[in-house]
Amino acid sequence: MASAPDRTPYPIAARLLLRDTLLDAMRDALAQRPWAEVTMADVARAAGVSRQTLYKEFGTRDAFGQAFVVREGARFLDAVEQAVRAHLDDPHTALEAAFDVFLTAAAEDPLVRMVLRDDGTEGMLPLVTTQSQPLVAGAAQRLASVMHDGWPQAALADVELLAECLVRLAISYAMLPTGPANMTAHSVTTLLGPYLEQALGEQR
Amino acid sequence: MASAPDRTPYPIAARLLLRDTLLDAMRDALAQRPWAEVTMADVARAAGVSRQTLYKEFGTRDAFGQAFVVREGARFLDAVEQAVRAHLDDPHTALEAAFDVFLTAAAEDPLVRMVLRDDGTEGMLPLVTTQSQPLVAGAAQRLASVMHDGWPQAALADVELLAECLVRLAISYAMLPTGPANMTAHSVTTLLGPYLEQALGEQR
DNA sequence: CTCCATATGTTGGCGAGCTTGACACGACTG
DNA sequence: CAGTCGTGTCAAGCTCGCCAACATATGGAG
Repeated sequence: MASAPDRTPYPIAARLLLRDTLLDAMRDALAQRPWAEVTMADVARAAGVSRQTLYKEFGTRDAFGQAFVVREGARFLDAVEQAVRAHLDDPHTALEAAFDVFLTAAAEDPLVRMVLRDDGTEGMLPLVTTQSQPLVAGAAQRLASVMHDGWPQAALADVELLAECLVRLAISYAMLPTGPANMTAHSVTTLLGPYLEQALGEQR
Repeated sequence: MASAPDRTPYPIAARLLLRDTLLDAMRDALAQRPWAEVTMADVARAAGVSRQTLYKEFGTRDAFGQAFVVREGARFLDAVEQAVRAHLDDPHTALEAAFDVFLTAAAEDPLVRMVLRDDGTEGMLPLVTTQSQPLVAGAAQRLASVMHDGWPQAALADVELLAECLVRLAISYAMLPTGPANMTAHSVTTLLGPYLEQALGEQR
């Protein structure tokens, strides 16, 4: 025991730091003005790097935006993951709690509210819809990992399908709620619960 | 309001990250073997950096060691600063609490205990004695700042003298205790309290 | 419609910093 | 005494971020 926790090497840490600094700079900027009015030059300057470094790291403005929403989404996934792990003994409740905590958090998040206010001119909407492939894929991947860890008896393919649908539903309901978070969570769980239970029951 | 909290620019953050990574690597290594058996190459490799980068950043092994003890000492100063700020209304108690919290924390710290076990062959002892100029200066500087902030009526020179003596006494008692922490703290406070009170009273 | 301003994306040249490999020096060991 | 190991230094090479400039939309003002 007591072996080194394998410290992250400096070059890797530095790269992550660069990305984080840039993403954080965008986050700060968005607190004051909409997405469309934040230029790449603004972000670079706020992060203390040149515009070209920003382009080299993320390629294009869209890609940068995708990386941004992916990272912001990861914050929600922290809460979701926690909710799932807290109810590993009861999959039905786990699903409902996870969905509820996500919708509640999303409804309160200032960035999410900014997206909802978007009349189409602020340009952030595509990032969570037509351009949201990385966001959906990343979130589904991570959610699938959590469920696969907690319920290893389920087939991976089943879990991945469920995870992706959950993510898509979550985004959809976050953008266009039909009722209070807990009601929506209950409905979705009613809809998908049987599938999950079947997947958990059918030991291969 | 709401203006940016002036995010630390990436180049500066990267430099700090480099130093921290190297210092942390040394800290990890010291958990397994004594100072003298940790080579510069070990540290560089663990940090994911070349040996020359380590030398360029810190110059020499001694300087690296000094930077190391300075940073480790800063952790104690966090606790000390908190103790002082908690008793700004009663300087006497502030001194005693600060000294007590320091000695107690030091007595429990694994790195400090390692220094105390040093029979002279492990090579870490000079860093807190003959080579400790940066440590003493840095700690005294910071402690003086804390006191100057809390008691602005005291002359800066008085505060700086007191801070340096406190630091030197603290190191001395940490290395060679004469009794339990609270007793020592009380004694030192009895000794230096009058000076502090006079400095606080003598409004210029 | 034209002209100007602004932001995105790209390119080439430049400098700083990290790396590799080698070497001199001193200390410790067989 | 030779061999080994760690410190400290150097030169050359390369990566990466920086700067300056440019081409290309897009949008607004006259």
